[in-house]
Amino acid sequence: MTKGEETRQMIIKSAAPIFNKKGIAATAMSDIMDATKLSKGSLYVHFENKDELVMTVVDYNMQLLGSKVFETLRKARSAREKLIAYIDVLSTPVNPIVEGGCPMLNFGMEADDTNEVVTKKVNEAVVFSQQIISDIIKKGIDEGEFSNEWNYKDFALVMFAMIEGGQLICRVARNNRKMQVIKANLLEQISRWEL
Amino acid sequence: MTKGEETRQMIIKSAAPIFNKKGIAATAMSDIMDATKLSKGSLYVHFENKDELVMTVVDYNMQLLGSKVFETLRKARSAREKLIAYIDVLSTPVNPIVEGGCPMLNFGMEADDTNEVVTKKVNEAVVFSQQIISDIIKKGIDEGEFSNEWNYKDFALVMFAMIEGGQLICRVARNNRKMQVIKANLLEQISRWEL
Amino acid sequence: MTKGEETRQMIIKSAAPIFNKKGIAATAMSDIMDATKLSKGSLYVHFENKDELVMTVVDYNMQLLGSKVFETLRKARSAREKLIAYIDVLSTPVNPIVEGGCPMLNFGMEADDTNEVVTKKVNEAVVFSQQIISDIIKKGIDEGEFSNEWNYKDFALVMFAMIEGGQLICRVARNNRKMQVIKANLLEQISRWEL
Amino acid sequence: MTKGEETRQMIIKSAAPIFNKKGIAATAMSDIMDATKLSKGSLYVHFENKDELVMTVVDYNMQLLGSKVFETLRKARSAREKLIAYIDVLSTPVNPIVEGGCPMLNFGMEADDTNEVVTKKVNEAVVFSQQIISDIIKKGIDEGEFSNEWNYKDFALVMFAMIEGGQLICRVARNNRKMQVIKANLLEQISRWEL
DNA sequence: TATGAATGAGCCTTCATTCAT
DNA sequence: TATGAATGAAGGCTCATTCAT
Repeated sequence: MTKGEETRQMIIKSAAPIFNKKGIAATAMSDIMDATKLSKGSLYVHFENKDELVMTVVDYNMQLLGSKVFETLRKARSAREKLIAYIDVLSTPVNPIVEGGCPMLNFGMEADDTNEVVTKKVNEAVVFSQQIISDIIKKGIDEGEFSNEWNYKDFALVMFAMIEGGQLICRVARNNRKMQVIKANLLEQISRWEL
Repeated sequence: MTKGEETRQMIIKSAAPIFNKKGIAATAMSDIMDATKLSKGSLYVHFENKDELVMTVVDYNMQLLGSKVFETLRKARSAREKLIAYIDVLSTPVNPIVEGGCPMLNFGMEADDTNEVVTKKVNEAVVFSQQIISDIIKKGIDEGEFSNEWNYKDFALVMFAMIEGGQLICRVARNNRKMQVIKANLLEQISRWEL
Repeated sequence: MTKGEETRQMIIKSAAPIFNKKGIAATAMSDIMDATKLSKGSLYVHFENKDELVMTVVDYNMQLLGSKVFETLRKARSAREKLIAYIDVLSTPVNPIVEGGCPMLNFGMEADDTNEVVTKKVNEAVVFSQQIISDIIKKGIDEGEFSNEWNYKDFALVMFAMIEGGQLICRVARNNRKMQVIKANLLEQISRWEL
Repeated sequence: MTKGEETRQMIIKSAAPIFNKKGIAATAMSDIMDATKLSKGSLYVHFENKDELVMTVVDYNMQLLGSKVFETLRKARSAREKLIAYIDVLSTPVNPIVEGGCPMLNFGMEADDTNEVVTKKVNEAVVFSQQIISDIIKKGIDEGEFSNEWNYKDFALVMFAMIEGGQLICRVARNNRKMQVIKANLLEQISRWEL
């Protein structure tokens, strides 16, 4: 990795939580300057403009979330365990695995009326997230852990929606408790299709 | 209503969808000038500063959502019908009843890391929304429509979370279809407690 | 006095210390609104614009100072006593007889490079002040209290200058002590011409 | 000196007479833009805000006065000559050595009721000015030019006050003549202690 | 690659003033 | 006479971006 590429990565890492917390519009390039201790001009060596940095950072935050989720999933054995792991890793919205909270929710809600490119990126991540859940269950069905009558694709959507809704509830409540109710409901639904 | 109060209301009504769509930080007072056809100074006759306008508009948007929901609920008879009406009225995130989409999601996600006052307002609305659902079911139980063994408070939370999560999914997908999957799941859970 | 004239006087009295303390440029019409509890429009019923109010208030402050000085002088008998009374009444710049301090100094220093009309008003007050001192001494000479060889006009100038310089020194020092040194020097000069 | 420091000095030099003439409140950043031919943003590269520029300019003006006085004093030999030089250099208030007139008087009178920091700066300059006079006389006493019975500290205060009062008188009168009366009085007082 | 001075549009807010009621 | 809604210029300041070094 060249020096330039190193700096670029450092900028992305530093900028990611700032954009995820403050939002795109409220984050100024000077915030990134402060965080990176880089000069104004230097930022523009690595990113043509704020928009390019935004796009990169939106991707980065969502990929970071994805990789943290995958990391957790790897430790789980059965499909059921994997589903629980997925829920658990997202069960602390106040202390989220990605600083600032779920980037899909953050960027999606900011961009849906103003920024088509970001909206599309978020949609892809949303679809991908459901795919992950869906894939876990599919494997569970194939391996005889779950009933093959389960409409698992619909459940993946439901599970994703519930978790995201839980993020909103918990983050504005400033505590994680309500996620346990959501978890319980999901577990109950899951167990209904266990063999 | 005095002329001043009339103008103030007009400003709120004009500003509400703008803030709900663009977000607080990205909305400039000049956007409100354009929308109201009022002069810069005139805006400040009715609102001390941007923040006061923001607070008023956040409240307004959430109350607007509430009143639209209540209006719909009034037309439904049984508790089951009311729950369905609640779901239905929120089942078109792309063409939402409140311009710009769910203000709890919009303002909550923008404010949770930066604006304690707005976050508190959103939390109250979130709690209140669940209370509405909860009250409907409670009445249904009391009137023998649902089993009194239903943990309806937890279900209200789950239902609210699922609907909010559905907003994210549909708005970034640019279509309302996935809300039907969510509706189906909710209906299935509801019917399980019907007498 | 008509109701209108009464209001006008009330405005002047309220505005006088504000302009004398904050200065002309730094005082906004809204400061006067607040102080008078009058509406924006009402102020403009009594004064065509800020400038007219300024002119009136500058005059008022200097006349107020003059009348307070005269009031004090009346109580003194001999010319010497009158000179001492004049010094004494101006010997507490930190707790001045006119709220905000000497208006000649305040308005003179603000206006000398920017406002010819105010400058002229101040000059007249400055000349008049020296005339007062001068008149006291003249009467003292005529009545055999002071030597007729005293160049009393020059002394009046010196005495006025010293007192004004003392205002600056004491007001920025936040205490009145240095005025006593000035008083002593003036007394020493005065006594030299006593018969 | 870096380019930035050069620009900063240029701004200070350009801004100094403007603030000294118009006053702090009445001087807009746009006045400084015009004078420096610099853009709005550029001003804020070198000064965090107006206040920082004000503080710097207040200091600059008073130091400029000080250095011009010192320069003059250096040319004088005896203590008497130095005192005369001091008086003379301040004897043309209408054509002052520092553009806009005595900054102690200008900033002191504007700030004494509104700006504690500036007031303190002015007080220090006022005290320092008297110290200069005082030091001159002390040296004159030590070298046998003046009587050691002279209360020279009190005289320094008196002399400073008289000169400052003279500034007011002359500037509003739009001519320097009265300073000669003040000078004569001071000379008379000085000569009384000459050996 | 990195710097930081320079830019000017745009932001929120205040100002003096006008005018219909 | 008194009100307060309305105005738009101007205020201080921040922003994304450019560019010479």
